[in-house]
Amino acid sequence: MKVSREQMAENRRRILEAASRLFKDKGFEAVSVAEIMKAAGLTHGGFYGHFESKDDLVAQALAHALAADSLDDGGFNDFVRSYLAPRHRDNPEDGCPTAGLAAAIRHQTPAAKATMTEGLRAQIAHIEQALPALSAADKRSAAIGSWAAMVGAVILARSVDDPQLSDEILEQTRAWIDACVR
Amino acid sequence: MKVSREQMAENRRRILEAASRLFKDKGFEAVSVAEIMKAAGLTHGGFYGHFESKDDLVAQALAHALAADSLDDGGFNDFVRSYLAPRHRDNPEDGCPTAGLAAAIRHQTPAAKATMTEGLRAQIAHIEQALPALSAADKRSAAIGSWAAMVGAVILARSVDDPQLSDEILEQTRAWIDACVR
DNA sequence: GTCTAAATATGATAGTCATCATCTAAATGT
DNA sequence: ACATTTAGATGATGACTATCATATTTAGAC
Repeated sequence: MKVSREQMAENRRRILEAASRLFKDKGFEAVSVAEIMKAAGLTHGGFYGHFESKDDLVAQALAHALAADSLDDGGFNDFVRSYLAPRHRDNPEDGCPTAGLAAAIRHQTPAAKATMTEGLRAQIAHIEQALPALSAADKRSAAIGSWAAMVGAVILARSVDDPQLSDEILEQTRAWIDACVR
Repeated sequence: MKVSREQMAENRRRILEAASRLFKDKGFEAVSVAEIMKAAGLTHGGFYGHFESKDDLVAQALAHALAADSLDDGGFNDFVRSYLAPRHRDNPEDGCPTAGLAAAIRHQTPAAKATMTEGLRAQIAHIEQALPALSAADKRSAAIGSWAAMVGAVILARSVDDPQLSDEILEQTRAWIDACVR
């Protein structure tokens, strides 16, 4: 059945939102088009009215997720604290798309890689700004280094079986960043 | 056709080796059993004589890769330098299995997660030992924090389109670790 | 109010893949 | 030498999935 213009736009938004969450949770390959459409409250056939292909959706969902991911408010320290928190580790579907998807980007289309590149550039610039006063060169290095550590720590914490070790990875990475950024 | 005991053991080793390399390069899901067997110089049917299932192979190939991954020799600084090098970024198939596979472990069986957990534990302990003299608490934090940063940096560098940004991620992370570990 | 185009639903199609059943031939023990 | 065992090859099978073709319904234009 046909649907109003706004309804269609809303449906498209729901598809992107559902796709973002499912991709972050289960990975690009493990989620089927039908599953995404069902999560968006639609059937699989309508999908190709909104997107050219699953690869097209992957790129757009990634852009959607990166755009929505403004984890700011509060200073750098609060950001690090909430990023390296068990709550973030345990809920990839509403967590940082970089932590959830960066490693999978390598196997995606050029469009998706380009999207990730811009998202990463923006994130680094943003951290640079939030950083306590340092020389410009040190700021850049601290922004990139601490972002790599945060992303790496969440990925490692999520890959581990033992909750104690997982917690320790988050804690010690926070301590290490705290010690280094000053 | 039947094959000598040693030939069979050799074949098994080849399967594990081929699987490790292919998994690191293309991810667990993107590699088929048939592709692995072909890379090992065999046909797909014999696979189930060696392994119970693809999931079983995943766990054993991961263990194989983590065991083979003794990136030492030289001190901590040399290790960081070669880990955060373009050569490592550009050759995942003979690179660190943690950088290549950690993010995908989350979607694997409990056996694979347990293997990863032990591998990570060993790697952290190893870095702790290689680290310049510090207080015990600082050593633990530096080992975990710098390992998270190294793994995160390689993952990010690999997810990015722009070679200049990719190089910078490696470089600046190295600079940041250098500055922090002392 | 009617008509038409468009948005979604329903129902193929074709390809891929893990796994299994069966066959073949060579290795090992006697 | 022969019988037995078994590693590996060959060739299904069944499940899943992206994508497409067609049908249905209704929003929006006139």
